[in-house]
Amino acid sequence: MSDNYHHGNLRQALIDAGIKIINESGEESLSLRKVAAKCNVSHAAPYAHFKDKDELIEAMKASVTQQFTETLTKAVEDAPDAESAILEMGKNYVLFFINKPDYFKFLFAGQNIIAHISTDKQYAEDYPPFVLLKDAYKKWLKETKVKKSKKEQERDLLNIWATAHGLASIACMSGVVTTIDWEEELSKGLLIH
Amino acid sequence: MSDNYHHGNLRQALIDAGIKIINESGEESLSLRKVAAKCNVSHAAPYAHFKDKDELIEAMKASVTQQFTETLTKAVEDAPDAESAILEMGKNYVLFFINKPDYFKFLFAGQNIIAHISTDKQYAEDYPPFVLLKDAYKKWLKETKVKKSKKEQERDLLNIWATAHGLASIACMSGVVTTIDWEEELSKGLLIH
DNA sequence: ATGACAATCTTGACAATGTAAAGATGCGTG
DNA sequence: CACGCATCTTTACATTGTCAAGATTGTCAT
Repeated sequence: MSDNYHHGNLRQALIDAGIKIINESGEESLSLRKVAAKCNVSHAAPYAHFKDKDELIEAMKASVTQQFTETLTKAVEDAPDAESAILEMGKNYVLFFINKPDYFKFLFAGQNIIAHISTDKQYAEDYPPFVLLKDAYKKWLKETKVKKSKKEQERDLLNIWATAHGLASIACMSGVVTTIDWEEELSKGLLIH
Repeated sequence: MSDNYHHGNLRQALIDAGIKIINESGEESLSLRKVAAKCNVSHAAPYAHFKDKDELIEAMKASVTQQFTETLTKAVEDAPDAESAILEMGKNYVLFFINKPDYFKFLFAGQNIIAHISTDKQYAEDYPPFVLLKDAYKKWLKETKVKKSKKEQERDLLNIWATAHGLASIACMSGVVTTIDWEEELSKGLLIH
């Protein structure tokens, strides 16, 4: 780890610095040169680790998504049954982004929701947060012994996802309705009907 | 309308050119200089009409939002009763953006949902599409003679909005689930329960 | 140990872009 | 008709993404 050359782990340092910049001043003020400067490295140094700016951004998104997924995973693990697991997921889904609105904008604004996770897949099936939801939903079906057609199941899943995602979107992107009782809202919106 | 000076209506021409660029190659390739070039005007000419790039973008958003609002308005007018008005609004909400995904990204990505409509208000109350929904919902309450508390009403409204907006978001931003039966999906998701 | 090699980082350059300043142009108004 | 104002051009500059060439350093075969 000499002072200049061979920074140690510049790649991760760049990712962290980039995320920090976004949380401080938003994505619009994210520049490769600033990120490099924040790591005390020349403006072209990032090109040893990322093909271009977009590739750094993808890496940053992957990092944030991982934090997000961990939050949801913990929420599911702490739930006593499948129904409350779904509710807790929804609550944490919304709250995660309400606490860090810049993360929502960063992840879901202007880019493909799941492109940064699996660029070759056309379906959300593998998007980790959705996988969590699917599993909890399947468990719910078993626990409640409710019978649903495949189509109904897909609709339920999409509706739950859309409700949580839509609430997060409205809250994070508009500054609107921050005073609402999210817990009640969610428990109502996420109900499987 | 001499060949150079005094274009005629450069302001509107810039807005239209900007929207065209976005639909052709996405917002990331929108530059003031390209917009100016598309209007056969020097690169600094826009500064006679817009303070900066953001102000042009705001004007473009206002223009797109107006188209959007007109679509929803027409959908409401064509509906026989309040319940179908709400369903049709939802359907048109989603379809409008599915037909022009770049519009969704443009309007709702990275920026405040309603900032470009009313920058001084903190609530969505005046956002035209939401006003349409509120009116239809009030009418629905009357028609069905259903009694709901103020809080329940707010929840219903937000849930309907979130469902439509969330579906549009998921569809436009992810390329996911384009094959689903939106009509069924919506009529289920928008049901007031 | 030593020299080659690859990975990493620096320096220097360039084009695209947003923006500011100063000047040119032409329309309407007194 | 002269003047002023809105509109547009020209010129200039800082920021940014990117590339190419070169410097530095750890690693590894010999």
